[in-house]
Amino acid sequence: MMMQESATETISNSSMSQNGMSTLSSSQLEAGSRDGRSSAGDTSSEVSTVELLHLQQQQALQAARQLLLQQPGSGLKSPKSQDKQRPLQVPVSVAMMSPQVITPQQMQQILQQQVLSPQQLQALLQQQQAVMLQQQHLQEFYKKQQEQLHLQLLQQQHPGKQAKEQQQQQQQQQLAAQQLVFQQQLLQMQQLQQQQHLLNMQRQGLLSLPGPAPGQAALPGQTLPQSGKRTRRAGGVEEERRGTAGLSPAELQQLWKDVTGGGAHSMEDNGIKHSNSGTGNGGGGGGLDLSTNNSSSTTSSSNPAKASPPISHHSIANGQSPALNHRRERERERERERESSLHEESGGTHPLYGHGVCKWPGCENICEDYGQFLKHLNSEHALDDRSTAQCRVQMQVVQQLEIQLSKERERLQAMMAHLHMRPSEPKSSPKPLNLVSSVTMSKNLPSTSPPNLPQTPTTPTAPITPMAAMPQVPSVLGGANVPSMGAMRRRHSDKYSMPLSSGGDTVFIFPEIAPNYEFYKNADVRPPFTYATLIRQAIMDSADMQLTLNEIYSWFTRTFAYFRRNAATWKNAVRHNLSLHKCFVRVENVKGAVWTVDEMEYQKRRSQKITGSPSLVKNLPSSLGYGSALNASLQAALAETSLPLLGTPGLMTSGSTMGGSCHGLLGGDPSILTGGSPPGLLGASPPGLLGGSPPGLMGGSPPGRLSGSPPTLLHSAHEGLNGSLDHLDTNGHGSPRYSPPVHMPPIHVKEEPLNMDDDDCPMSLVTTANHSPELDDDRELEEGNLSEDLE
DNA sequence: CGTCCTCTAAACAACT
DNA sequence: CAGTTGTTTAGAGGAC
Repeated sequence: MMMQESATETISNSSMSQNGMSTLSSSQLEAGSRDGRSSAGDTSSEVSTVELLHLQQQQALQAARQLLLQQPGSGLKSPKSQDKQRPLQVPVSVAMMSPQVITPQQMQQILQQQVLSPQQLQALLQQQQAVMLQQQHLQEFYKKQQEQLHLQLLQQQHPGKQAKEQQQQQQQQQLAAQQLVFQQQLLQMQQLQQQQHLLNMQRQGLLSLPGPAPGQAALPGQTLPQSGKRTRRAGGVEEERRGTAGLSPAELQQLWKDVTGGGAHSMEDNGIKHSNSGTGNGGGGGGLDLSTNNSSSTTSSSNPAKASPPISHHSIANGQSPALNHRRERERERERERESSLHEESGGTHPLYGHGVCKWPGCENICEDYGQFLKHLNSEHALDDRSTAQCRVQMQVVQQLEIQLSKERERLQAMMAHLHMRPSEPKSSPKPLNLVSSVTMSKNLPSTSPPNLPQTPTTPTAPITPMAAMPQVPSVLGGANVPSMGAMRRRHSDKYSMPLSSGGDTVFIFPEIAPNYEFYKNADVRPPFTYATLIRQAIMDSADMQLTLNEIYSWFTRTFAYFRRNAATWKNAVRHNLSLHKCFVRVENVKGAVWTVDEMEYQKRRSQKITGSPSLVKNLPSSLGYGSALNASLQAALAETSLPLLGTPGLMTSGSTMGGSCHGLLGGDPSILTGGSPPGLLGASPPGLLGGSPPGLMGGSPPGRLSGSPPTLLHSAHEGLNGSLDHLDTNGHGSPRYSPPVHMPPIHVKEEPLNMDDDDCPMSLVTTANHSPELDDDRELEEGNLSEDLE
């Protein structure tokens, strides 16, 4: 024992040091994202138009001043007059025209906030068009003015003295005034140009709202503010959201509507899922279909712009395994990426034009020449709702790609680190995380499972979002370095399962881990759940609702990067929890013993915690199983699909279930909506993802530990993933363990068998139904498959 | 401030 | 014997 422990400790320590790296990197990323956000960022909530206008005016003013100051060859030789007038006139004039002028920053802000109304966009467009003409006109005007000035100056040199001077001054003033006007015009032009550029970029999807820090950045769809509780987490998340989240759920929904022309509910595939939780985005799931939206990749939409914006509704329904979908999505994304890069190169003239084809997302209109393209651009992709929506979608795409990129980078790093190639570490972090993982992994897994897979795919890499997403995380990560990794105090675990009402019925959104699956799998972030919750989840996740201790361990390690280190600690905790909580029942098996969950007890325990609202408790049971059956599958699908793409928790949403009804349920409590899943990343907010709902949701009982996440959902969600894995079991163990799932474990060693009557476990239906009896029992298999599944 | 909950650590027994 | 599994106790810290 001792030896083992000491050994593990050593390892863990080393790993910890390594973690430092991850921490740093994550912080870096975060910083990056922040930067990115900065532009848009601060305006967390929507800004009223008036405010925007004010901002615009101010910025315009500043810009104008700068311009005037810089204006080198303005032609005016008498600075005096100019100086005097500047202050007065410029502001006014600028202010006058400011309304229509939007600086790039503002533009970005607006876009990010989704504040940009169609009207505004329209205005921008008009400006753009006008710019061309104005430009020419102004240039001519400018030349003339200069000439005039010169002439005047020359003339003035001859005449008398005082009169001359006066005249001169007057003239100069006049000129100055003119100059100002001119400059203003120039400024306007400049701004317009900038705007145009911005628009172009956006069209192209180049405009990335969130900062580079992909990671954090965001998961777009989440935006909602969080509720007061969990301030920490919320805070972190919020920050992230601001920065990252380009679109609020509501906005996305709207977007979808715009794009699709109607309902957005397809939860599909897009990899982007927005957590409904959010502010009430209620929206169902609006996911954006990245694949389709993007340009060429989606060949299907020959008629680009028009009607079919590439929103695909296939996903879930299409019968393909989510995993496959995910992969495909990823591939598509990559393709798009490549394409975009190509476009840039080849396009030359216009980012949206290349190879004689309009590169507008979804549009492949053939344009003989650039002029034709411009025409096409202005006619087909003018500023309208559709274009706006597509623009937004593109923004989302970019965000996602950035996130993906960061993830891939991290992975690469981890891989290299693992191979001892040690790439340049992101930051001078004292402790490299990545390595740790492998080490720890080997440590942990060795005994149980072959080290092979686990590490590769999962190397705890994506520190990114975590931080932002989960406030708590930071502490954890930070703590990671230090011996004491803070406790998971801040877990929402059970507390946050949120019951949402979908279609009137209260449904438990039980996304639990599913949505954030990918995130936690890769990010060395401590999951915001208690051990008990996780253990339960692990068990529920299994085909027959029972796992051996070792399998539970395996689940932890494969599901959470965080548990790939410090094995001694968390394993001990797991054992401790298994023993301590009545809800975990040990069942003697031929092979040994397996652990099952006494759902009754589990719920009991939670319900007890829920002080206030009995109603909540009451809801639990019912909500657990039934109402959500459908939703469960959907969620599962969503979760799966979204995971790969996003890789970030935030994106995922609870899916359709949460969708529309969220608002209603959550009602006033924003926290609920966000469900803890912060927008962005974290969908981002991890918390939200997993737990689903903040306490508030639950009938307002604060601590709502009810979380009762019905196994069903989760299970179903995972089925796709895990199920396949399970089957894969190479060991051939098919060991049937105990067939009876949750229901009644054959032997309850630990406690008296609770009344696990059939009634008790509604979920059992779901979970068990799908599964084939044989499971994997080996961790090894699981481990090996892990990567695949998860991926 | 007290209580509750969870996490962590550790000791120990039983089993493999 | 070494390692794993399971139980139990105790202390610390956070949340309410």
